[in-house]
Amino acid sequence: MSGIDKVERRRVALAESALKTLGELGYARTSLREIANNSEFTHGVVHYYFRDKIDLISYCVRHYKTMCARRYDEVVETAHSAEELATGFLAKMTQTLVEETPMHRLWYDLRAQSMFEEQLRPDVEAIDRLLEEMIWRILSRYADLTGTTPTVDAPTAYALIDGLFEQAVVGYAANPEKTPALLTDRLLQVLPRLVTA
Amino acid sequence: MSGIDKVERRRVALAESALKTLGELGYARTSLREIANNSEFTHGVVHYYFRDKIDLISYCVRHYKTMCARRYDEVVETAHSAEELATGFLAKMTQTLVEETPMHRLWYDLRAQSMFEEQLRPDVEAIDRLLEEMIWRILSRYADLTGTTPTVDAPTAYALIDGLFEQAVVGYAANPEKTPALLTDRLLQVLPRLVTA
DNA sequence: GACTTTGTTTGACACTTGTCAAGAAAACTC
DNA sequence: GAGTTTTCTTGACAAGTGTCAAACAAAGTC
Repeated sequence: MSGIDKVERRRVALAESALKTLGELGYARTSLREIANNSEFTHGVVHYYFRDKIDLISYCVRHYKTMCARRYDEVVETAHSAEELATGFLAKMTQTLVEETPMHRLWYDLRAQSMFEEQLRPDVEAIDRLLEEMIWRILSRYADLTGTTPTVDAPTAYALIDGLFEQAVVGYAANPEKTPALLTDRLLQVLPRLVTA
Repeated sequence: MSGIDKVERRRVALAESALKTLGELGYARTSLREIANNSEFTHGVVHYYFRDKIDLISYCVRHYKTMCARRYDEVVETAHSAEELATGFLAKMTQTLVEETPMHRLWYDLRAQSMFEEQLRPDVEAIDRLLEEMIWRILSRYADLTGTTPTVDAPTAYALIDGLFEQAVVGYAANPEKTPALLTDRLLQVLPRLVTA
């Protein structure tokens, strides 16, 4: 294994450990020492592999994006009817809401932070673009399968779906049992309005 | 002026000063000393009027809500046609986006923080409810004026509109010139879909 | 096996944070 | 105007922060 690859592996390990802590505590309350404590490394190692805190967080965000924006690809590719696509999409979405809550919390936290911390903006923008494309792939396919066309453009579709999902992520903290069903219900109200009747 | 009123006045003054700083720096980077420095008071006074940091922030959030959830009431009440309501609503919305950007940034920041800080949740929930009702008043009136009925329920309508607005607030940091027009355009795409044709 | 490079630990630094308490100043009461 | 209460200032505290550098260990090289 090459030296540069080993370095990259360490970075990934550190980033994943950091993401776990960040997802738990949020950006504001997470310190480098806390990240190191919740990992198998010492706080010095963190600084050895990352220039400073922002460098680490920014790397984490970039790493995170590789895990999330392709979540629905299989559903999109295998669905043979609009019905199948819709139920598959809804199932995957409520599943990730429940199983990866900390990651989603962190995402919305970091996106908010990017409004104040300029250095985070490029990474956040890149992920937002990926997510927008992801939503657009789903909606286009949905339109194809129903023989319709979308009634909103990609950024609009993303903002709408994302609004519903963020509402669910925030609501999940207070009401874990009811929230997934509510999200499903609301998406079902909205999906048909996003394509021509 | 009664003693309790004078105390309340001080609290409001402190809260407003704190809100200014919070809107500028965001929750994570705002300290009590920074708040005091950007005000006419010393950091001791802050602690005299508020038990601790959370108490202050929570008071700020509660104070903030009184300023924002009634923003569109006049438009709703004076509009005599759907056209008038829509343009009035869009105008007010882009106006507050531009003129009160820091406040909106802060709101989305604090809502994200509430996912990690339990003490913020009740206040955030209360504001979310107010905003939902605000959106619902607009949509109901819009339906009335067009002789239609809403096709989505209140929480859904709020999540959708809020998704678009948050997108605009985040985007405004990177692209202040284009964003208001984009928001208007997207809302115009969406509004007709929220009522029966 | 000596030497160099790479990786890791540890402890320190300068600084900021929230919190609090002691006392000064101001306002109020009689 | 003395005495009391309220309000504010100041300075301190302990704890935590990001950052860094010097000592140490491991791995790799010749």
